[in-house]
Amino acid sequence: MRLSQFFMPTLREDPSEAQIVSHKMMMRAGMVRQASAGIYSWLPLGLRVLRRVETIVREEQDAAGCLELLMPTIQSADLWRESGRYDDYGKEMLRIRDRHDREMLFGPTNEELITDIFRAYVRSYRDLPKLLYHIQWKFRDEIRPRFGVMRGREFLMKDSYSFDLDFEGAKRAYNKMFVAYLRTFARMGLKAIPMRADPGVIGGDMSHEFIILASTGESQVYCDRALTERDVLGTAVDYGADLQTEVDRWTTPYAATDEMHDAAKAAALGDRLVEARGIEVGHIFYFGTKYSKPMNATVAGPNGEPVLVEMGSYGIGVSRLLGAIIEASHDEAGIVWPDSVAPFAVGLVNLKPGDGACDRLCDDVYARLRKAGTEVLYDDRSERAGVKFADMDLIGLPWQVIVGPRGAKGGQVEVKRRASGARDELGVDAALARIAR
RNA sequence: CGGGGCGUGGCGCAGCCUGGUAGCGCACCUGCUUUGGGAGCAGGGUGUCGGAGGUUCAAAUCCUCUCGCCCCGACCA
Repeated sequence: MRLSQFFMPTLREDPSEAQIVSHKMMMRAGMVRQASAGIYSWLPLGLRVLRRVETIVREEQDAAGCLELLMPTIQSADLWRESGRYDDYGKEMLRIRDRHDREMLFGPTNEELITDIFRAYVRSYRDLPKLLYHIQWKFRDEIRPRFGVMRGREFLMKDSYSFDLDFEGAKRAYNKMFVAYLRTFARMGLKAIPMRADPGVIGGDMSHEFIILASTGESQVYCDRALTERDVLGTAVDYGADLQTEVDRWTTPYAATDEMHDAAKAAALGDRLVEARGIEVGHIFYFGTKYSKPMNATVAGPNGEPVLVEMGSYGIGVSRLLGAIIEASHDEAGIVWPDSVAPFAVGLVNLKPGDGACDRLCDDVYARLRKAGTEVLYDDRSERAGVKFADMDLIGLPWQVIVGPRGAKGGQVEVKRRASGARDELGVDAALARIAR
């Protein structure tokens, strides 16, 4: 993509309404534009990252045996009356009336809809277990949205739902999602720590929040240092195997949010205690028959008797993750995208468009990167060098290839790694090899 | 919803207290010069001063109402 053809309205100054670094940088990089409080338009650069994050989430859900479907944003109030949540949910739910004065709502979550789909078709225990998910926009009319996409009213969420015959089955589903979540966040370059969450009325220990550590996080968290030092992606996962040992390995060391904090247990860790700020990016929980019972979602059991299905749900805040990733990965100059979610892998900077040597070298690098399937943003604008450097650092592409008249005469380009700032003068072949590595 | 703050050109802001018909920086357009970290000079365009009423000879400025946005609190992926 040539920057002169792209749409990336960067800002030199921080917009006054943005308070936290991720919000400021997303606005300055031209990723999003606020449409109204807590509601955002996604501009091309932001949408690219959103799609990449979404893709990683999808791939890991698929790998865990979760099946994708897509439910609507607008739901009927009737289903929510069945579960009893229409009245319970309160003002956070955006309620709408259609032209026939039917009561509708913009879904804040989808337990009712998925349970309705399930009960309509699944009749026998032989059809279990089922693990279904979708990635869809949600709306929660937060009293006070803030922090950009971190706490918007409209947000993109991945929500999965498990259906099992009994508690043991539900636990297997829970463990699959637990492990899938570890891998999902690790692939985005994040250290996500599972922490015991308040299980609410259900009780038990099957509710975890996945928290990433970032100095600007919304809540205080505590954990064993060992949890922050683990290599999650080193070994492949067999989702057909029993994952309990792996889950235990993560849930045994101490890790808690403020609400669940046990000062005595934390103190026992000594210098292994990490006290940090955290951002919740995922939440998984088992809730048994909370919805299957009022909505009468049963299957025929082995003896022919109806059995209420055991359910769980598993959420990931997809749009929120963009803010969280930036909070966890930025510097003074701007965003530092992890390779896996970067909007482009490489930024190619032509310091002097119109200069024969610079243009030829850039065209060559651009063509060869594209041929290799590498996504590259080519800054071919007739801007000053400083502007190009500042923009490129701001939007945080992992690699920069800088072509200026100084090196171009000798066929040399400069390769800069955004994360470390390391720069090297290389020939084109060596530069391409460096990036491909 | 309670408490506080702010709405002035695309962005960031001054002007408001003490009414006199709108300004600064950046951005944008034209020309020349510059050209490896947000250039210089010259010229140019840009505003229903959030909206509606009111007071006044005169309102960005004073008064009333209203809408939007931001911050603190309760809520939340």
